[in-house]
Amino acid sequence: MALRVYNTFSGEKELFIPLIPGKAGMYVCGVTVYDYCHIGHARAGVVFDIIFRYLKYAGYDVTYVRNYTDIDDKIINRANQEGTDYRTIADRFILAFDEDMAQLGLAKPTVEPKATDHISGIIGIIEALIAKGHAYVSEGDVYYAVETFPDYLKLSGRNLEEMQAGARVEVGDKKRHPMDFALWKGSKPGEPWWQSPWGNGRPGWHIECSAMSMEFLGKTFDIHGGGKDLVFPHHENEIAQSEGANGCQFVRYWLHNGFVNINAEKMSKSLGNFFTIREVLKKYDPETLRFFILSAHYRSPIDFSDQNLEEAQSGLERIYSCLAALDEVLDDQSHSADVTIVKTLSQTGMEFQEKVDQFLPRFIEAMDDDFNSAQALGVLFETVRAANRFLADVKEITTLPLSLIARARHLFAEAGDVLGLFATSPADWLEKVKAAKACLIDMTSEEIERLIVERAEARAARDFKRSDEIRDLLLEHGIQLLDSAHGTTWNIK
RNA sequence: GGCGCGUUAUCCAAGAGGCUAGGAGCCGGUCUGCAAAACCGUUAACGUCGGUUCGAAUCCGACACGCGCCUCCA
Repeated sequence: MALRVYNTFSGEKELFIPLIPGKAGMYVCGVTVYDYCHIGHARAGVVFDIIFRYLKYAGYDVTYVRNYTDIDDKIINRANQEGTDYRTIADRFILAFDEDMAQLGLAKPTVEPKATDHISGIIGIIEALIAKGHAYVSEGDVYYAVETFPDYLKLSGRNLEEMQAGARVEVGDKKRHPMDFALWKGSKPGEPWWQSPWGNGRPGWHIECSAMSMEFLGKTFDIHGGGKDLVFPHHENEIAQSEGANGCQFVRYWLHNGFVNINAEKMSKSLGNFFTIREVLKKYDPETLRFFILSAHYRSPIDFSDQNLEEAQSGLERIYSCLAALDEVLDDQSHSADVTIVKTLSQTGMEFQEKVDQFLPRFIEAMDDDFNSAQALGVLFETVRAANRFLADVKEITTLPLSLIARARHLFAEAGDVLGLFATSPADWLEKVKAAKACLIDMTSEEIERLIVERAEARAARDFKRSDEIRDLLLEHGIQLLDSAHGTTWNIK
């Protein structure tokens, strides 16, 4: 078992070797809490959630830090708009973020620090940077002098001259170099402020991550994650700050997730083409959204659309239906007294056994390869098919190799733990999805049941014209009848 | 303009020199009064042009198209 991760810094997959054997430190940039989260945030959350879960599964003692940026221009702006203070806004959206992430089934990080709780750490780093000549004070602000850090832009592979040629950077009077960025901003009237050696003010955006990661993970740690759009400037600036202040390597592995697109275009606030997590969860089950995110590799872009979400839902239902069938068998057998020990397996049984035997090695191989969840899901689906085939084949026989079925069921649960799936019982989940769809129809279940009885009577009397009329009528209302040997049930189409 | 990424069948999506990915769909079958649902089976692909190689979706080069970052962004 050898985990390989794609490191943005090298542009290659590298063997993951933690700083301290058996431990892993991971810092992921959280959100600026000034609005509800959109599904881009959901993706970043889910991606690093499964990375966190898989590292734990692989046996590492993981410290996972994900911050809240709770002081920022955008928070202040919103507070001004609403005529309230920044804290009210920040706290409101921290709560909303927590609710959304809980809905999506994210495991809680080890620590979730807030920038405003780490002002003294921030000031400490800025002081160190000034002492080492990497930063300078200018009219109450403090700036990082990028020219003093030769490795600047080493993560994104750019150079300063080209960046300036872009000509979209304005030269501020206060800055010595146009690319210099603020570590500390002197407060304007009416803005929140903290005391500092340079006067009252607040931290710049990038410095908080340097301070909080050092506080909880040390000067050098294993994994730093975030969205692709954070590579420059945010992560580049973090490197300059942390390595400038500490004089040692900051991060060993840089991991960046791809975007969520709408019609092949990046979804973003500035483009206005975004969906909030809340909106999407009104329509789709949270696990469907998670499954959709896991169906592509975390570095690739994914296109958010109704069709893609519906496909994800179909796929997830397929797995859940199989799990429900397995549960049913296990349940029945545990109540029956005379379970025969089965020594030989049929052809389909042997194929199923093979899939079960291969399950974990193949699942681990996929996840070891830079957390390839899409490939891992393929392993699940192949096992589902083998299981379905086996169950269909063996239905008439009174004896089942119970241990094989139990093992398969356990493996799905184990993989589900890593992927954050299948936490609810299959029967409950399928029922929940059905109930959610039930809101979309305009008939009561009493009416439906009455029609089903009428149809059954018509069928018994071989009045198929009438029975088909009823079936078509229900279908017009989006209700699909499911006939089986045990009678008729219904579904929302 | 600079830097980077991508292009796989009808759609979504893994793979990265020879080994069935997978899902949704289509089609066929089982079931059914007929259907539906479910399950089973099946189908098809590697942007274009060159090169390397016994062998290329996979490596190299050029081109085309799409996208991202370079400004707050997950």
